[in-house]
Amino acid sequence: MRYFGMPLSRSSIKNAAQARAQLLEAQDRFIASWGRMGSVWGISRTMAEVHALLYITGAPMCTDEIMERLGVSRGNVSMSVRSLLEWGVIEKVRHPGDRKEYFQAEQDVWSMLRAIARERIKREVDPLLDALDEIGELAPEVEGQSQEEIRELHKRLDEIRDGFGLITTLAHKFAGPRGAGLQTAAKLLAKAPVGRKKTHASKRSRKGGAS
Amino acid sequence: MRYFGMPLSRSSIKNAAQARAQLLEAQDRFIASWGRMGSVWGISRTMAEVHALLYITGAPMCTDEIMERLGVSRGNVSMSVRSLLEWGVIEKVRHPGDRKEYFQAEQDVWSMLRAIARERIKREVDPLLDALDEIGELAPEVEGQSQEEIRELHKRLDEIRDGFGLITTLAHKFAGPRGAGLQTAAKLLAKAPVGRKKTHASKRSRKGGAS
DNA sequence: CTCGATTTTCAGATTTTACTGAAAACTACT
DNA sequence: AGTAGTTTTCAGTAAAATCTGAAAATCGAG
Repeated sequence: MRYFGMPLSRSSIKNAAQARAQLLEAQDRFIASWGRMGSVWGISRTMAEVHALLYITGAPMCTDEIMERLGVSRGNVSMSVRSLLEWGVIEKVRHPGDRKEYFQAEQDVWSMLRAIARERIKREVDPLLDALDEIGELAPEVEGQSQEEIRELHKRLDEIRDGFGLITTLAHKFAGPRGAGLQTAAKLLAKAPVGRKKTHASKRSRKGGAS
Repeated sequence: MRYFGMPLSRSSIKNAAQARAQLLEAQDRFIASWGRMGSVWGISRTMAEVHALLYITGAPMCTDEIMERLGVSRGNVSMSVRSLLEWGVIEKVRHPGDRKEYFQAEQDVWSMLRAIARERIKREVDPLLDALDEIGELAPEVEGQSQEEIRELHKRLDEIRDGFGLITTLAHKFAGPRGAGLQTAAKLLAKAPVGRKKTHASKRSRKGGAS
């Protein structure tokens, strides 16, 4: 992904070519940002970029279009697309009379966020809880014997398990099929705002006309 | 970290040495699991392992003890410890009459989870929101002109921002200084359980006697 | 079934990230 | 100021993750 760095003056009369360039640059930047997030989350940059591209354009795209736009290899696109399908954040669409497969991103942000949350819990939390159960059995507490250290170990393991267990329960409510309800609950809970340092929460004020 | 793989029969009479070996193995396994999580989160395995070691033992430890137990270099421990201090999940403790620095993990799981959440939002969400604001300005919507694609772009950017904005607000309530209150709210919300496939939620039933 | 178009796979190359170890910096004490 | 114990830094190295490209597999139409 390369940028078109020409200085597009904000105040000049806007012609179609300029608007197009601006659109592409904005898309590229979104793709780059989402890709960077991907690395922070432990998924590959390309996978996140492919998703970003499909989301931000909204269009179904085939492998070659994706390769071209992101400048990555066919194999890389193939693997990224497969993972995204597993995450459930994109889907295949077929054009009749065309053998190519096209891919389109889930367009509803809340469905998308739920899918991401679901997958991250599966990767980040569930394995830990499984491990905690096993570990507890490695050093059994034996009645009568006062093994202070082993009692401490179990206490700590239990506390961690309780913490993540609660998080998982909440997240499943959010991410499960009935998760849409949580969106509402979340909005209610969010009543009294807390706010980030650099007041972003609502810098743009809905003029885009989102649903 | 190496494992002591001797087959410690569950049913045999337990002597002190065996109990010790079991304790160490259980600790090592916890350290390994937490370390693996660390990679999934995009922090270094060693950093997570150091934290796991300090948490699971509960003891203040100095650089040399950590190096020895985890089998990593001095420099690595130094850097990991610094990051953990920045995250706010461990603290320095000094023993009078001893020039070494000792480190001890935050022992309250909820404080720890809040610190982790705070740091992850800072790394994962805030930069994205910053970027979204900038990107919107790259391709301004101009009154009158019907630039359908640019309107679409803004709509999608706004939807993402709203989604993450809400998540951030909720998370700040959870992770902020007043976050302890959320623990209670969370428990309430969690009333009707959802449950994971392999029923872990409460396999061990509080006999460890957590606070 | 055959053929050309398309997708998948994976060994090896590349890039990114993490780690080591020793030198430099720091610190508390004399 | 001198010194010994301790921590930090960072250039170089090692390990891990990611990506490429071409061969193999798959697919759909005829």
